[in-house]
Amino acid sequence: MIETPYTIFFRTLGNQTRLAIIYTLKSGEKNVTELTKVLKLKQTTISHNLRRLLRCQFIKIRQDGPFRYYSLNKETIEPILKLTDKHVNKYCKNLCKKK
Amino acid sequence: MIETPYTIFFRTLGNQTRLAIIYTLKSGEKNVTELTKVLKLKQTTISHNLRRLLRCQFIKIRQDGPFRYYSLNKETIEPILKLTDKHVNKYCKNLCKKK
DNA sequence: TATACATATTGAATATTAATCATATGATAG
DNA sequence: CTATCATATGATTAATATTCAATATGTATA
Repeated sequence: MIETPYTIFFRTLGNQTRLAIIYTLKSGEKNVTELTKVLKLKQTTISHNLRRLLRCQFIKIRQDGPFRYYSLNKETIEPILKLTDKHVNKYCKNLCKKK
Repeated sequence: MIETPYTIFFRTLGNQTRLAIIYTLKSGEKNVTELTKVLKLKQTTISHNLRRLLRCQFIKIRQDGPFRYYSLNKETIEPILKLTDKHVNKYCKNLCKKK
């Protein structure tokens, strides 16, 4: 299958773990351990998914001693989530019932 | 893995065939046969992907005799592609080199 | 109603993705 | 410099998605 920056962009957002990370970072930067606690997921899972978010630069990283604080690059994420919200509420309410 | 309207939304856009369909429909409605000719893909592939786009209501359908004309629901698609374009051009130029 | 054409659906093979385990690297305190 | 905590990486396995071939359905027309 063909990968382009566009498919990578959307596939990165098409995962519940990564969306959960994004929503968690909305309230401010968090390090990996904090994210694992909030989201109750394995450290390796968090790290793998952070890497994918970083790859698209949806998030930024700041090192502080042994900790790595991740934060949102809100520039794109905020408007795109707003648009998505609007669309989902208008058109995709019943989407999870597979038909 | 967990599916939500949001992950379905983004995963639907994270596929080159569906993005190609979307770009093709930008210039106006097309039926299935026309799409297969423009995109040089099998009819079944086109139909499968149209169904997924329809499920999220990214596209609309109009029947005309034996033909089914598909067209874009531009309301969400246009601004989201604009945002994505901007982000990709700014941040994701070198994205396809896996690192 | 029989035939042709347009499109959809089903099922199977293959490719892709996600989560996890095991392990490696990196930073700091002692 | 070594022990410890924080995080990253690589490999494997399980779940999902994609494509295609085969087939079904739907529409129109002779």
